[in-house]
Amino acid sequence: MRESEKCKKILENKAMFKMASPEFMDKLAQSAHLHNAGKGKVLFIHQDPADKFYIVVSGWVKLFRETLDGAQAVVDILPAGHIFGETSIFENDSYPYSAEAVELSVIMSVPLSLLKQEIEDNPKLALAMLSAMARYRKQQDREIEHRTLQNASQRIGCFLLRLADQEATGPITIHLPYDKTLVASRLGMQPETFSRALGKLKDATGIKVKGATVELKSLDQLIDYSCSACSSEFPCHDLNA
Amino acid sequence: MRESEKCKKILENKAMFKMASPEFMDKLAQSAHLHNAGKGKVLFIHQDPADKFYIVVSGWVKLFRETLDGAQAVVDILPAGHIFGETSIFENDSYPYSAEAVELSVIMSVPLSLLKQEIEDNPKLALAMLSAMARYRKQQDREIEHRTLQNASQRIGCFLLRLADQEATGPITIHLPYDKTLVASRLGMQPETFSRALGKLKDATGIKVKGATVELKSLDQLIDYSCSACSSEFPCHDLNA
DNA sequence: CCTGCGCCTTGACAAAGGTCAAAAATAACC
DNA sequence: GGTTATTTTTGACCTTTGTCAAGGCGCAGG
Repeated sequence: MRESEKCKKILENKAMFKMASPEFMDKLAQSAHLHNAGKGKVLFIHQDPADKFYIVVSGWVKLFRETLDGAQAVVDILPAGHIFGETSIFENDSYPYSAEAVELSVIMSVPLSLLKQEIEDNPKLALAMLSAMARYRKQQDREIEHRTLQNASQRIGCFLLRLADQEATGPITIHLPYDKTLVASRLGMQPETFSRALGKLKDATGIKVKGATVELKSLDQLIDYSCSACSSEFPCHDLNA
Repeated sequence: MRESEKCKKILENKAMFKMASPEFMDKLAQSAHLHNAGKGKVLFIHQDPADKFYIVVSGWVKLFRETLDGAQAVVDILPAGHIFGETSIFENDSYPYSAEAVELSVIMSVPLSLLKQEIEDNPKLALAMLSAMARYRKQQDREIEHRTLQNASQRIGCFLLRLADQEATGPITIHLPYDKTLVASRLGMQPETFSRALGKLKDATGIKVKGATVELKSLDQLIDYSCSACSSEFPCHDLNA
């Protein structure tokens, strides 16, 4: 059972499952599956009945919602290690967003029923989930704040800061993790706006942009520019859900 | 002990505490206090150390954050019955936003330590809180979506719909629950934009606005106009946290 | 009944971001 | 290495929202 071995390792790495019993972890791993998802592969659709939750093993997954006339709002874009779809438990077992791989990815699926059961039986797990949910909520609050108080260039600066090693003091090189178009949608703006706003950011802060690579002399350049329009002071320690 | 009696009644009405033990509820009620808060009274400030959580008994409370240069983002505006500040438990015991009464209000304060303890001891309570948190999260997700996909007029229409009795079929009268300026900030726009957008909404849907009163022939007028730019179909059952 | 103070609305203008179309730059593929 | 896609950037223009300043409206207090 090569697959369940792999799954087990990944599952055990999740902070949320640190408090879970070994028996439960075995059960999870045994009913878990790995899937290859090509670019654009839709994993589930908003309001579909939910019976599985997922973990990004490698690649990137976009969470989004769509209106009838095709407009799309990106909820989040998740890197490896992130879990999604698990909150369906509290949403009448239906997914609160759609999910799609944005590049070739490996995705793990796990039956929701197991999680649902264990949350009720194991208070430790419920607490872990509660704390994960609180962290997520905080992020969402910040997102709303950013969209009301920061302009496009500042949002990009903030995004870059969160990609960087926040402890670093000297020069830094940042690589955009995915397409600029996708970064734009993640930040709630059009690709054209992103391109222009990045140009403005370059002029204002002196950062260097070449393709997907961004170089800065020091974090301060960006901090001054972006964090002035944010209610939290700089080291934003809460990027990982 | 008139005060603790009152507090007890209010606390027992909260869905979150339905599963709590009578002993716990007694303890809560006994250390709870009622406060009169005049208009503009600040209850706590973002990132202050948190040792109490609150419930709105009457009136309205604004949750918000502020940047150094004074710009303000309204997180939410809570009516009677709503709880706030309770998530500080998961935020290093510091408040994730500031809170202020927007009109003469009665506020109940309860020590966070009691809640914190009980959540760890009583799995039922943890689950209840988890489900409250999930509901809130869903609301925030929708908020982000609305801000990206809906224009000012549509957001106002949506706001009105959520104030209305969603089951009603005939003509409806809606009263704005607080100042238009405040509604504007709640919806993330300037008062001037609100005023103009409401005018446009009036022209587009045929609703009648007189002061804080809005009359419509039927909900459909607004549904067609606002919900087309939203990913969830109409009856939005999730307004109450 | 008049006055003053909030709240709300309007007008004129500026700024930010969206849209459409086309060119330029990259990357991917024979 | 040349060619085709795809992604990104630009330009021109439009729409939406923000900003600043001035009125208007309504209500509480004299």
